[in-house]
Amino acid sequence: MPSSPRTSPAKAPLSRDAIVATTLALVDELGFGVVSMRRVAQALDTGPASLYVYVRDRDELMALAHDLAVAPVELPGESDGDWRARLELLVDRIVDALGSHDDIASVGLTDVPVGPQTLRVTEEMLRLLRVGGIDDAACAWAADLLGQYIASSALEKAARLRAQRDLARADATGCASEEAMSEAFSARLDVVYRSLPADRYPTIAVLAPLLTGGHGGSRAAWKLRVIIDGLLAQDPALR
Amino acid sequence: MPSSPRTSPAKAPLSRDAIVATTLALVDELGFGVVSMRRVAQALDTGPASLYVYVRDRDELMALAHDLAVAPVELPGESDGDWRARLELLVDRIVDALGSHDDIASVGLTDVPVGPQTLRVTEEMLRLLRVGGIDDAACAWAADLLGQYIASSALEKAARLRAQRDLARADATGCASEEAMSEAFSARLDVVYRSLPADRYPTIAVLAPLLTGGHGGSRAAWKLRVIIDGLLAQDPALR
DNA sequence: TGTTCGTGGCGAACACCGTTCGGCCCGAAC
DNA sequence: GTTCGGGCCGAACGGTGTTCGCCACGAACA
Repeated sequence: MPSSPRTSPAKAPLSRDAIVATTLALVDELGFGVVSMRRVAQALDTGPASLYVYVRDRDELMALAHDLAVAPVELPGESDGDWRARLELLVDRIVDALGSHDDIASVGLTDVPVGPQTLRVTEEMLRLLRVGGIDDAACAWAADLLGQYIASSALEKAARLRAQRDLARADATGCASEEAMSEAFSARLDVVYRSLPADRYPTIAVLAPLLTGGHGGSRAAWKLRVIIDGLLAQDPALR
Repeated sequence: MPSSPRTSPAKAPLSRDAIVATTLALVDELGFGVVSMRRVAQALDTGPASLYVYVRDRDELMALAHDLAVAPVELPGESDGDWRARLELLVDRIVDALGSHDDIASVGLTDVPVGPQTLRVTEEMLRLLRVGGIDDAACAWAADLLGQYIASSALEKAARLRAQRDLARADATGCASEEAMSEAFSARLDVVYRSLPADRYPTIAVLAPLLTGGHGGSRAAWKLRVIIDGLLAQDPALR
């Protein structure tokens, strides 16, 4: 039988790194929830059983992909300002990196990520907090709090990107890009809040326009500022 | 054929409420991830297809169960202190309620819950924030931030409870209850942090003992305090 | 009273999923 | 030259969410 020439250049010889990279690419293309072991295997031109040589679980595979997603994050340098400016920049970059790979940030909410890339940025976060004079115990808990913020914000960003893409694909013509996107994203929630009985939920009714707005980045920046201000307000004695 | 007497009193005639209540009970018993439509149907002595008359999705069913889990939360009264004390108490109660039903809080991280019970407590949260003199826009975003905190903390509490129960079931004899529990919970993470190369991750190495401790409630209370202090530190003008 | 009709209930099936078993085959070592 | 070991993977197992289409029953109507 003639050795059928592969359609792909040579068929990469299947390695842990190749599997993880393919997984992350499929997450970008299809979405986090839809990427299955079978699909990853198919993309690598093999069967699902082959993956288990290099990876224990789907969970482990997704944890590895999560870590790979953090890899492009550059640590802020000395020209980026004082510790606080650098910390905010670093956290922003992590959110950006994770948020551009669909819901892969949800991995960080289930179990604490301990991959080398995540450790790399965590180390820098902790270092900056200490430079800022934060108490040691507060540093540790602050890293936890910031981790929650990062995962939540990344998920939010991913949801917004998804809604944008879906909407852009829906009406393939031109559309009033920016504002229409944002509006359509929060439209569903908006109609819920606006249709509530104002006598039972008076405060929600009053704040309804504010509850669904500000997704353009100012909301996330505000949250991060709140957390860091709150950190600085703690007495160094700590409880 | 003889009408076989039901083991259960009369076989409740299958209603939306009964389905949701059974779902939440199964979540408590088996765990969030393991509760399937089939299992809920089996517990109700029927087939899985019957559920779809009352519920659109598994997602909708879990959202309803999430809302039911919030139902027992009582709003703090006038005797519970000023707005801040009441807010902290309210948030604590929500975390407690959600955290005692395994990972059902994860529903709140995927999509914004809009069930009546969640709206009830959200309304009170927003009201208390306004009583505290927080700017309207800040109230709206603060509710979002607190929602993230609530979901994350509830998940953490659920994980701790799960670890405790698993451990207690493992050695069925007596064990040094409190400390052993806490220690075993963070043991896995602890060995990871302690085994890291200290030259590459110096700050993590120094803070390792602090990173995994404080899960007994002080950590959560501290986080909530940080958030509210941060809120109060914001200029009312808001950016 | 007899008949029709609509609807809740549900058995069976579809298309997937994660994971494991067992054997294939190829390359290295003796 | 032969044996051996391990990467590789076809096939299967036991699950999943969801849909289709039929049944049986109770109410409304002639």
